[in-house]
Amino acid sequence: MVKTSTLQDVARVAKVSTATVSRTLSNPDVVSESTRRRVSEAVKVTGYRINRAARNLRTQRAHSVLVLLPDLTNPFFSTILEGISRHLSQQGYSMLIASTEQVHASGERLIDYLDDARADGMIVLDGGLDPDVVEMLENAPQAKRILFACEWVDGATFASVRCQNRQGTRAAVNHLFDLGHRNIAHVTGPVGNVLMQARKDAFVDETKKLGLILRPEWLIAGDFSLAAGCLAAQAWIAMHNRPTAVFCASDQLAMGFISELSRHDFKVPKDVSVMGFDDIDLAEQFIPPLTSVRQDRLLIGETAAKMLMARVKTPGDDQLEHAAVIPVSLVTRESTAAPK
Amino acid sequence: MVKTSTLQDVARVAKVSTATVSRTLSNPDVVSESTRRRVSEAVKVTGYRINRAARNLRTQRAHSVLVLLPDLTNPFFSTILEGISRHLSQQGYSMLIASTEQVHASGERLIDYLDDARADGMIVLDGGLDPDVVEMLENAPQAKRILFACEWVDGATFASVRCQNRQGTRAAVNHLFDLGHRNIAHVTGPVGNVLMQARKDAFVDETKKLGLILRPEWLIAGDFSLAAGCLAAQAWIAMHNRPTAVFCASDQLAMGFISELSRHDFKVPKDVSVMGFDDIDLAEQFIPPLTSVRQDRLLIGETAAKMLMARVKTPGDDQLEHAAVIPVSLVTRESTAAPK
DNA sequence: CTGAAAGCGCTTACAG
DNA sequence: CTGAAAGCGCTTACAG
Repeated sequence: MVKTSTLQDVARVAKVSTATVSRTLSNPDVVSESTRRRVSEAVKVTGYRINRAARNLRTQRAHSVLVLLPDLTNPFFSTILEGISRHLSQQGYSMLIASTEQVHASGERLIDYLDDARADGMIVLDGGLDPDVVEMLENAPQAKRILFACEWVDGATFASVRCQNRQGTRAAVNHLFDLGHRNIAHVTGPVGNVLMQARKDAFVDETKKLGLILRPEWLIAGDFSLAAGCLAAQAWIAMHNRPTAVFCASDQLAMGFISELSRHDFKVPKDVSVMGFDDIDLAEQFIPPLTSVRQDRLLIGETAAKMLMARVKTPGDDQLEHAAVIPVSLVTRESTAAPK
Repeated sequence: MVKTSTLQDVARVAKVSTATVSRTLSNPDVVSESTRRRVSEAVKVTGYRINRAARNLRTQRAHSVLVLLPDLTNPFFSTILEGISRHLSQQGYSMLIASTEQVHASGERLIDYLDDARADGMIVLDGGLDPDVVEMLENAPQAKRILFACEWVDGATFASVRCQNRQGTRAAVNHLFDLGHRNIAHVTGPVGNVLMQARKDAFVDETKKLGLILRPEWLIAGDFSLAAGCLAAQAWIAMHNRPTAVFCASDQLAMGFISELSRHDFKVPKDVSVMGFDDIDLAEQFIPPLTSVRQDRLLIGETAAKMLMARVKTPGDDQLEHAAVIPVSLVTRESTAAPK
């Protein structure tokens, strides 16, 4: 171990008590001008760095937040992390990362992070948590310091940040309708996923509202992956009455769909209009550039961090924001056009 | 704050000293069978969770590692993080994430993480650190607990995990050569990047060794992005003597290159063979599926974590592994073929 | 405005 | 095998 200087050392050099040094550092206004000068000089001389473990123990705060992802390898989350991290680091908090699977594999319980002073709060990006785990979290005394972002758990009472899934879907359907499409299919997300359900429900509602026919086979079950998009494309190809437009529940789905079509010599948007949801970075570069529903992932992350910090810092129950909704916007590119 | 039980509570219930409880938990073999039983019973009754802040302060260990990324939004890193996280969580360590830019923006110095007991070690995935920062890190007493992965800093003495950039490049050039290509271009990474330099040098060497002509304009300056790939494609299109094959320093470059070509009605591999480096997830799904040099990012991450943990845990200088090299492999897909 | 003192919850020589 | 005691490095009422 490397020997670093402590508050004691600073106090000795500045010829004041450790209490005064501590105050000078955390609340400079409360000490005299001359003390402030001597202490900051002593800090410089000694190269003092606060020992966070000691401060954490004393203040009963971890000064860090756990972000729980379903899957570290999914690039969808990286920008959200950036947003979270930005706000946290600005507040002097650190960001701990773990994946649901790994926590499970390690034999730990999720609540342990909060129980054992590793984290003050938790941002969960995984709506597919085990019901037992959800129940444990809800009943834990720290439940207020748990926040869901993007996804959520139906029926649970956690604070959350969500995107306008319904509005985004409505905008998508209307975009296709306005282009002249009357036969529109939907490739859904994974079974049981809350986003999948929200988007699917909104899709069904909106097509009905527009008076469109919706054949059962036009609701193509998928998940959010490229591979599922490929399978959906095969289903589309096999149809007798092919819809002229397909709204996919994610950009990855849409990309897989288009890729598979192009392997079979169908052209997008000439033969069929295809659009996605998310507006991931690649959407703009894709061939053709993908029409999509943009989610501001940076804002999602920042909002989540902000809401959680408010909860971590307020001891009482005050009037905390409980649910934030992040607006989405339609981004029109070249993968959608009027039907021929 | 939520009241949780402490070692004291357990000791009281089990009717032993806190020392004995602590021993039972950390080193069960050293206590008697009956003590073990009573303590674990008491732990269950009280719902005891260790307080990590207290343990960290006492043991002078943070039990966490900082991973520094150049950019949180780059999906290239996510699988590496997964590898790191796997090993760390298995060792009971947490993973802290920060980006170079954010650390800088927050006014903190990188070394602070090690100095202030937030992290025991550091895995740096950014070879482009400011020279001043590098110097500070090198001269810090904790320099042994800093490890570079993927990228590195030329001339610096940090431990590192690197991929076979030269061998991968050689395999790429020889793959194209074996297909019959004699005019091969290279789209490079960003100026000043160590990976760019390693791959470019190896490319120049290998084409020379094979007796190929390498015109200056066939070394196309890029960075690792899609956008740079598009620009490189425009450069290729504008050439009088177009090379029949292009080796790109990253998959993103290759994808941008191919995308731009297809906007101008060139076909890959019919008109030109194109390959990348990295074998990111999308490479397989791309159209056409991309020939690439595969880096095992999970292994990179796991190896980095393993090496760093060895350094964190050994007090002495022992014979620590100082440089690990991760093998790469050529993955042949449909974006490369014999020239027509 | 400042200091003496207690204490956050652990671990670990030391003694028995 | 077990316990009493010290101490990791801070912060914060309390008293002056």
